[in-house]
Amino acid sequence: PREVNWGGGLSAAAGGDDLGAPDELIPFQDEGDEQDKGAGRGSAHGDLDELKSSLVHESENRRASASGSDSEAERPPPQPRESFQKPRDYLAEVVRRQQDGGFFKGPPYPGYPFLMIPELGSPYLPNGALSPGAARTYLQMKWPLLDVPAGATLKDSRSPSPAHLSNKVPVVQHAHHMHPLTPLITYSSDHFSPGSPPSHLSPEIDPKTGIPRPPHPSELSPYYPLSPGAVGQIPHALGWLVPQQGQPVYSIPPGGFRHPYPALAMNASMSSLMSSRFSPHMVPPAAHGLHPSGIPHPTIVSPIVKQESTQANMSPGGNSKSPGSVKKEEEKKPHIKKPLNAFMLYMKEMRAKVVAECTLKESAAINQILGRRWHSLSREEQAKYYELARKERQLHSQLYPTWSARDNYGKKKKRKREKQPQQQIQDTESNKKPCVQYLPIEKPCDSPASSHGSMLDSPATPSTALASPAAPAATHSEQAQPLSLTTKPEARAQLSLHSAAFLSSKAAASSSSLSSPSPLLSRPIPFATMTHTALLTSPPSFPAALPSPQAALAVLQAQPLSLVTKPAD
DNA sequence: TGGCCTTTGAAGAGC
DNA sequence: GCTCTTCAAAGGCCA
Repeated sequence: PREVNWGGGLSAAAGGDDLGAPDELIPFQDEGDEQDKGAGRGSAHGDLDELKSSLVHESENRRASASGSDSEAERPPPQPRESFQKPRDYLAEVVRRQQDGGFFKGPPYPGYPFLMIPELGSPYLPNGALSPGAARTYLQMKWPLLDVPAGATLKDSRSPSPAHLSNKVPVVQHAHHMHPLTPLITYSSDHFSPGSPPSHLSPEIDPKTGIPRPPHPSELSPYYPLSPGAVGQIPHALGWLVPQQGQPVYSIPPGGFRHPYPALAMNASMSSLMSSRFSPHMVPPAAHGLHPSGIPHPTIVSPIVKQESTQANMSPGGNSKSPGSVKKEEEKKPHIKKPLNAFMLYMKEMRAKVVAECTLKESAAINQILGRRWHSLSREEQAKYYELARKERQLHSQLYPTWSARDNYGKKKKRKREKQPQQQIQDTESNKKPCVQYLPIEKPCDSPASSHGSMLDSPATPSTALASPAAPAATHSEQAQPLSLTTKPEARAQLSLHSAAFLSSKAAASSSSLSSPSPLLSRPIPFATMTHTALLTSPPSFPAALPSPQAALAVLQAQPLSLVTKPAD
């Protein structure tokens, strides 16, 4: 059988070369995609402005018709949303009109700096200073995980206000209350003066404990490689520890903080930061409801805030030792939230921007937009968030080594269990209330990444993220993601069909091969990537081209896929 | 008042 | 190893 150079479909799309360069690891991204993307980028705001203008015009016309007034001067500035009774209506109109996949494409990080380590190497110069390249972009590291009452503030009389904290500890996160566009200050150089650390930060002996201090964060934590000369210049990845200018970023849990942090596997990245930022004088003596670690990590949520309310079980005195005491002990444990994943970080950063652009506030609609934008992000842009998320997970695991995602299971009210597909079909047939479709069904995702109709095309897929130096490690989940991007049956069907179609089209177009393995592939190849590789490199007897997606699908069905990858030349 | 909606990704459970 | 479920953020909506 004729050997088809399936590799070309993968690499030629991104550059027509092999996998030697990360930039060429974007699969399924062809010139058309780039063009679409470019057009999207270029016209994004223009389209939006045009759309808004149009909508405003309609609104004005309607208003003028209703009021009979033609006075422009007396007319207040029109707002697009005035044309719609519901945000989703406005969004639907937006989507209806916009055909550009990059509709919302804009500057990737308009509001926040970004902490990024180029090339995964040390961003620091031998002298400890941050290299210029490393300093080009930073991500605002507003740790987004602490969820506490808005009114919760530091009660320590010695530190009457968070802004007064000597170390500018971000103890108040207005998770739902702080405008995301509020700029964050960077680390204060006062506390990270190069070469002049506070005396209590002696690198050798902890003055409080007398225990030799762990090495500097940069020595142990590859994820927060802050050199003494750089920490005062850039927002640390632990920026959640840093308050804004006079504004608390995170609130202290009602119980306050405990110091030191006995349960912490004292990674140096935590040690020096914690000891420097949570000096004893700001620590309230009481530590009720504090996480055993005592770490004021934003993921800590006071049980008062989020725990399932079982106050009814509490005795009036609150110190009952009833059989439920064990449960109560559990309840006292603060709720440690999951670290945010890349998309969550992206959403947190970009939500306000989208809200501002679209005058939408309904999160469900906003999230749909953000989902599209996420897919329209370039690999590099996504890689930043993947890297950031990886750092968050790393830090989280350091802060809470015993924490497991399982701990949070059941902490939320149980979701309404989704019905089985068959049930959904039955429900549809029985004319039950359909799901609200914020975006049109016929064009559920217009991002350039989906221009082929397959979600596999998305640059957001971890298989492509793998290509990035900053891409997340190839975990099991990530490996499986490209093939389980959605559990929606219709999406799956679409996926299969379009995958077959893609194979067909790419097979005909491919001309180069996956000959030289990328250095990046020295890592284990994610399963999905292997699958793709197998598909693209060694189909036992695939024809060079198939006349139709159906034909390709037939071949796929007739020939079980092999995971055997093509050996590197 | 509290769950739902909606998105993606990580992680755990279950088979 | 795969699939499914849950949770993370967000804020309007709705029963």
